[in-house]
Amino acid sequence: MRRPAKRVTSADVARAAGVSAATVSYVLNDTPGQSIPEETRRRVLDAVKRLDYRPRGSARSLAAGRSDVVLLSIPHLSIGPGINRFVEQFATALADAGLTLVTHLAGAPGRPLPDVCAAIDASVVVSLDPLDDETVQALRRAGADLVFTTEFEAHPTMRLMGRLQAEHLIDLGHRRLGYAMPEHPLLRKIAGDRLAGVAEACAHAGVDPPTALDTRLDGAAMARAARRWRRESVTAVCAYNDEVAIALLMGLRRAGLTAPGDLAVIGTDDIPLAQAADPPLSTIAFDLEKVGRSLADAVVANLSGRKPRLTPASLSPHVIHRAST
Amino acid sequence: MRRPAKRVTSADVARAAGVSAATVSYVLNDTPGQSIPEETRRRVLDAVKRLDYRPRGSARSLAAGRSDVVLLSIPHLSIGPGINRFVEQFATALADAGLTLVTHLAGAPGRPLPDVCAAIDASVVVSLDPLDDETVQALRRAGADLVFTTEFEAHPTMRLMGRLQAEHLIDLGHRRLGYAMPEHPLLRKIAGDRLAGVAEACAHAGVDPPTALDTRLDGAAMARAARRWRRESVTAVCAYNDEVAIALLMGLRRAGLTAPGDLAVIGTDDIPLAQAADPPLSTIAFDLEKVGRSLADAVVANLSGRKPRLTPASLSPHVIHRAST
DNA sequence: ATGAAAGCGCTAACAG
DNA sequence: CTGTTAGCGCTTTCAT
Repeated sequence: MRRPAKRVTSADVARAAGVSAATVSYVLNDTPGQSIPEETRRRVLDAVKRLDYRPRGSARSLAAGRSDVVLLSIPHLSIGPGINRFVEQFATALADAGLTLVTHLAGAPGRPLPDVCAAIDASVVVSLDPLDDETVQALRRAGADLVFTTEFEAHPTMRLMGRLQAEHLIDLGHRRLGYAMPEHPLLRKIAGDRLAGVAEACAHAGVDPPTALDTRLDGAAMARAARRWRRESVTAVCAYNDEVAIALLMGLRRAGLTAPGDLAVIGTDDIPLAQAADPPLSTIAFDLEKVGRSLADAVVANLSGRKPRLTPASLSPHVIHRAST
Repeated sequence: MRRPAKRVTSADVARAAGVSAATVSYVLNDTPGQSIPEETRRRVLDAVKRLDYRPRGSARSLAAGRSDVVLLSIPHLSIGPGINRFVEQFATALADAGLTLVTHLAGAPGRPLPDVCAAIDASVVVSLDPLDDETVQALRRAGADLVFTTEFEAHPTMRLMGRLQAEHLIDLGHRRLGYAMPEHPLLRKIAGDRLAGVAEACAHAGVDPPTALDTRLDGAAMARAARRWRRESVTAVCAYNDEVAIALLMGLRRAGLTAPGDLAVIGTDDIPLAQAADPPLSTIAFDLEKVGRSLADAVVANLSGRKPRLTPASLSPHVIHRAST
């Protein structure tokens, strides 16, 4: 499995193509202001293919002073399983612009983000986690010349999600809402923002403020919570996410209640099980793929000096109405 | 957000500490065979901290001929949500050995693995996806001097998981088993391996071969499947994973049946919802954290020339018995 | 249109 | 013990 291995270098390609290393570089980078005759270009590209040559990123960025590597930092507790679809689109769109994406799982006691950034010499860092100013500075010193902190977990979008949940329920005629808070401490902050959105919507519609209850992913506990809501005349609850919502659906069943008759339920994320749930779960979803693409656009635009355009609106969460409400 | 930024270099540190760049390198790398007086070391380390200096990975690996970057390739359709726990442990254990982990989502139409490897100049590549020989060669040429392909999706472990599911059910007295195949084409191969394991266990126990049915994540479809199994006297079914299992649980309910009385169900992965399910779902789980650590050990051992030890056994899936069986 | 040459920031002999 | 000196593989003026 181990071996020294002598990697192919640009000099090898140059030799094979009968040109200089400089020319190889020109061809491979489409260096502006260099006119390469078709014939030469072909010879070089040929040698590249034949030798399966790949420029070493380290040498490249050392010489050029910038790399084409983008580092994405994802929070440990990710934004549902849809994150994959997001990353996929993001990576693809970046690749189209000649950029390479790698990912780092934040929060772990592993290596701090700036260290990783320096280690791989990323020139762009995108964080789905909020980054404090100090970290951003450290990232700059570490060599990042572009740092993006997305609004994923920021108040406006989170509040909007809560608002959408509540508005959907209120539109359906509910006048007393519950909110199912997640048990995990790291989720509480986000949950708080979403709950605030729910409260906003309630206030705006002139209905009672929501009754928030802490919930565990546990059938018995959920059954208890359900009864408690019923006791307080709550007729519909916004769950932190689809997991919580499905657990609640199961808790309802165990308590001998049904959705949406006894208690309507709405989640967020649109996980695969949401459709399989009984009744199928209403939920709030992002078009994660679109988000991935527009984020990539923003990165590329910024890199090429053009103005970026990444408004929270481009996250555009939307309601998916299914039988659970 | 943008800026040229003048990064701190080792020369800056040398100047600030009143030593040469070489000495800085010696101190930072604990270069064997170099004895640095405590006083000098302190001055250097001091300057490093003061300037928040981080060696550029590109320069480092260019000069040293090897980087401390490990690239992990994860399949698009990941091994359940537990993957995060795995990555976390893996990253942490690697960090303890001075290695930096970054992740790549395979399968996307983004950039091929070898390109990514070359771009970040990784010296170790670990793939949770099976890698064909050609790719492994390409990775070597791309600069990886260590390539690991784990057994995660390989036959032995997958078969073992199926066998464990079946044995658990058979131990419980079931004599006719069903298998719930996932609908996603990319999952069929893995599912096939697991089903083979189920069949093995059945043969070994002298009971009828399992009745496999294709299933969609959809309540109505699951209800139909449940009835079909019942018709064929199946009393227990092994589900491809917990998602499928939970959907089946819901389908059962919709068909007016109960688990485990009418049909026992067992999944795999132990996702959070497994405990919240009603009844709580029996399942097969890995100790993903242990896997992460032992994989890191194997990488480090191999890198330092010692023999690696990563047997399929170190994946050790085990049964979690809950009320659904 | 192409090549020669000078580094990019760092490590690794080799001197001293 | 520490500094000097070569490069690592590539890009990028600057000549030609």
